[in-house]
Amino acid sequence: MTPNAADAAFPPLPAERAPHELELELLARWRDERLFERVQEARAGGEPFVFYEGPPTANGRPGIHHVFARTIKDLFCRHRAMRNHFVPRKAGWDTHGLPVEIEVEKSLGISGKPEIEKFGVAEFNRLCRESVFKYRGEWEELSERMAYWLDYERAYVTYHKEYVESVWWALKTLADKGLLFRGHKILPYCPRCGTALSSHELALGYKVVTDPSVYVALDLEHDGPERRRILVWTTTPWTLVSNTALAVNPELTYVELRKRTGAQWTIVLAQDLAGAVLGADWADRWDVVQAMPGTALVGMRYRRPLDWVEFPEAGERQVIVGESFVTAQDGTGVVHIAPAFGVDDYEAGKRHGLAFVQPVNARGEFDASVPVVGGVFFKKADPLIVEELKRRDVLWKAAEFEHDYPHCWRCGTVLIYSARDSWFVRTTAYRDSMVARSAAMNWNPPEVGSGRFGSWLENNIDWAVSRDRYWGSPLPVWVNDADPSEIQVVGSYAELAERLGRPLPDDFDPHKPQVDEYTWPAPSGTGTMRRVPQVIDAWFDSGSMPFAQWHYPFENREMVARQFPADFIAEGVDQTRGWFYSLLAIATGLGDALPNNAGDAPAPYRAVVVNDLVLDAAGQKMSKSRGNVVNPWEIMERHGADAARLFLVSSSQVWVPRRFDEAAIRQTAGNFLVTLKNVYRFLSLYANFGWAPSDADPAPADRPALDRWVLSRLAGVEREADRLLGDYDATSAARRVMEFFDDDVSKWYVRLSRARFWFPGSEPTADARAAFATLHEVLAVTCRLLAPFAPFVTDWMHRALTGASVHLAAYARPNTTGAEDEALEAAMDDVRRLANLGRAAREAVGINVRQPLAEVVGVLPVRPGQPQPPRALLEELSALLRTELNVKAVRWAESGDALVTLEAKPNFRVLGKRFGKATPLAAQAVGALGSEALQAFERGEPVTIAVEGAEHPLLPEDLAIHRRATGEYAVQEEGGLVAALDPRLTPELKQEGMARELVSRVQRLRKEAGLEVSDRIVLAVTGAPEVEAAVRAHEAYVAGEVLATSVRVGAGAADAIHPSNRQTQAFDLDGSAVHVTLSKDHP
RNA sequence: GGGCCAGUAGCUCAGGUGGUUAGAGCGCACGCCUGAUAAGCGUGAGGUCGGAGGUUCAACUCCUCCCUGGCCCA
Repeated sequence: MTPNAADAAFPPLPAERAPHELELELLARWRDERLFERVQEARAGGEPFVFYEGPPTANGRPGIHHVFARTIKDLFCRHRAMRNHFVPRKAGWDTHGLPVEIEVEKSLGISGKPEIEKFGVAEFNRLCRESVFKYRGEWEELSERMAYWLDYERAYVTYHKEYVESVWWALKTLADKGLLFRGHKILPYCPRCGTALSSHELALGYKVVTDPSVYVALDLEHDGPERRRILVWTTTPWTLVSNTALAVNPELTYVELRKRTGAQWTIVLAQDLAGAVLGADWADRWDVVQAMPGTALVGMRYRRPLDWVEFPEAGERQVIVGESFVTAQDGTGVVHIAPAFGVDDYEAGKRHGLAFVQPVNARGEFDASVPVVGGVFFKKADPLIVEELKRRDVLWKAAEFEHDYPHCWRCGTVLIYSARDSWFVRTTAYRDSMVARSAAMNWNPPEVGSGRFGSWLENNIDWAVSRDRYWGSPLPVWVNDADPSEIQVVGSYAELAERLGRPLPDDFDPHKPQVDEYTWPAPSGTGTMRRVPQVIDAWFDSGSMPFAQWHYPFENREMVARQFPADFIAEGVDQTRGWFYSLLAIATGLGDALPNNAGDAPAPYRAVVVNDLVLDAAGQKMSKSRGNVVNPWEIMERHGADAARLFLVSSSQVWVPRRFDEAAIRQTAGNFLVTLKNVYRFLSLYANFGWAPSDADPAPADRPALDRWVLSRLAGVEREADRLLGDYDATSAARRVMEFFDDDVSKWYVRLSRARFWFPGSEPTADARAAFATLHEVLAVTCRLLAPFAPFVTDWMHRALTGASVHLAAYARPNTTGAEDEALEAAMDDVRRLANLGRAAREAVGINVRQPLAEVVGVLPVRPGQPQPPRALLEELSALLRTELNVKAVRWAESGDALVTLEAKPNFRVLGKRFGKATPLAAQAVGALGSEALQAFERGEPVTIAVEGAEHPLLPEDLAIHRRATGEYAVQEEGGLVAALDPRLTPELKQEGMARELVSRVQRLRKEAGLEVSDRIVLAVTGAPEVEAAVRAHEAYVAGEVLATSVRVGAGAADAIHPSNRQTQAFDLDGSAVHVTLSKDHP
């Protein structure tokens, strides 16, 4: 029996080879084989499982969180493909929008719209187009490196003119439905970028800031001689410049107070807030002059805090109005109104016909004409204004407070709420349908769909889709310059040419500035139709991908009919208000203009997996400023993509934030993969001596119980993993497989089977064949089960085992019915627990496993309603127990009562129902039952317990009976299972133990001598009489174990071995000195 | 300020419908094994289950309040 490396059936997998190296080798192979394309072709006829790739922006570097999100996408796609679905994997790039413009601004060293205009929009956009793919190579390489399979050759690109045309079609379709309108609204606006932000962009940029908290006391106009002032609270002092009114709630009660020190003035504020503003003991220091309803204040006039800005001719000013949004939650119950700078303010302004002053320009600076703060950025004006308020004696008190305030999600500039002209999609018109669709989707985890996303949708506001920027899909809206109410929305390039009355040029580009040159006479007769200057929110681009990626409806109508809606998408939780929303808002608005999209269908995606953030090892968010960003390339190089993927998915459910701890990768996923490889290595080591799968292998039903057991477990795990992945529970699926392989396969099956793989002669025995075939099957199937998670090592191994790529295999075997054997699994479970108990018993008496013992007595628990395992099965499994515990015999006993004392443990759940408050007493009575009473009870004799003077019959479910050792045997018990070990050593057992000990020493010596495992030796042993006797008594055993062709024993035994190449060692064996000499036997 | 999620061993996580010895893996300690060997196996120590109240015969589990972290929103 000699392994033949040249034609080894199972190639070696050296442990010292770094995962990185193995993975690179496989990547090269996959490229050569065009494996991804072949997988796609092989599944082309399968039922589609549609996956949409959310397009990344390629002008930033990919990070470890991208590896995480992409692992999730990839693994479900792989699983469905292995289920023989056709899974389209079209890549895409998000190429428009502010992020790109900001990058280019930075590279040019310019900032802001005026500088871009000065630089030239044509050249600026040309640079944007170039910059978009700055890191495209790195993205594609990282995708490949981590085995995220995507079709980059046919990627969709949002700036391509075909893509833009589809976006135009969508907007035109919405416009035709009356869902596109021009509005003047208060919007969050970035003064640096010069554009408004939509509500979902807003969500991306909240930061904790410290703002002033300012109370001002404004003089009320009245006839009396006394000064009366009204208290107003604001956190934006800079808006006081634009104050035109105050608002009170007509429903609230207000009080007018005078200080007890005899002040000649009074103040007014909401009664409920007096304590918060003036101190809890305000009543001790202030007299209530009068209490009044808010209605009494409405209509009163006051003097505004600052008079720097002229009021326009029109509109009410310096008046108190009634508004229901005013609450007694915080402030003073009096709200200052600046209609140009707040949503509520603006609405109130419209309702009450208030004057409108807007002294802040598009860059966020006060107009130069404003005193004190002219030219100052609005936020920087706050301290100047507070100073001025103090000077003018209107400041009541000023403090600071911390709160979240929105900032530009890209450039970080603090946003200003101000009135803008903007184009909107009237999403509120179909909000209910969006809510219904979302509710019909399979959200993972569900609470994101029902909670975070669902409740947010219910408060949906119209989508501001226009951006006052340059690099984006142009808004396809043309307006008559003589009559702004005359509007034409263009839905295709053909329509544009038709309006123009001439064909578009060959080098037609829909982007600014070229597109702005296309004008035509207004159909109404006077004026010219000119395109509005805005571009479209880039989120609208990415949300259009279900159809725009196919240039629908201009091309590929059948394709979209097949690939809409998506079965599955997966993105980070930050996309809730991003891509998840834009997809839903556009598709719902388009309705039956898209296929399979009528009514409240769960579209454009049926299932979503939402992943949470990747934090650093300390639980902190990763950010460039903290310097804790993990470089994915380094992780792959050190641990391999398999380990990284497996770690990210298995460490915790993907929808909870996970800590990324490099040490943990190695300790969990890395160690698991080492175990997987070791088991393969073990199989290949022995199989290469002459086994390969063949018809000579016994059928599974004819194999030993251990084999049937592991195959039964395998089938169960296979079924479970398939189901869990089908339910989008990747974490549980991965854990289930890993636990099975580590615990059942490596720690039990392989360990107990080791000897079976060693076969003498050139032909494996039937038992060896059974073992090989079983382990081979277990490994191959496990590779398939893990392939979606760890696509590299599983492919290597599956090829080594079967010759075929795992990625072309079916996930679960079609026919495993009957492979699962519940009774066998239950019996094995008992045996394993008995083995643990037996080992614990050995530990307790201090006899190590190498020393054989006479017997172990096993007792199985009585399980009501469940049959005991069949006798034959027990006998078969006893052999495992014998080996594992190194005992001569396993005896099964009906009860271990002779060996133990019985103790009763009360079952509180049952007793509690029966005895209520007396439960503790009943439990005490049960616990006090003696061993004899319990034995009688187990025999079926009636036993009663006394509780509060009454006798109650004891029922079987009232208690669990435990056993404690009493006799000579070492007894361990758990849950009714008993292992009782006979610790007595007979001279024969002692002798055998000695022989085994000697074998162990010889094996060590062999290894130190550098012998191959199959080398034969000659052996000589000299030592104390009892040692020599032991060797003589077990000579055949010793010779067989250490592959000795001859064993000499006694003084001078070593003389027969030539001194030139012999190894000698002296050691102490159980108190006796021994000399062992060995030499390689040259046949 | 509001909503959602989380807080269980040093670390990462499990712990239907409340039931009395709170589990696993990793790490650690000790030991075993030495023909899977830069592997394999066992045993053990470690927890007032974030805190305080409450409901109950009985609370990691249910209720209230609070604290801490994360996310989302105002």
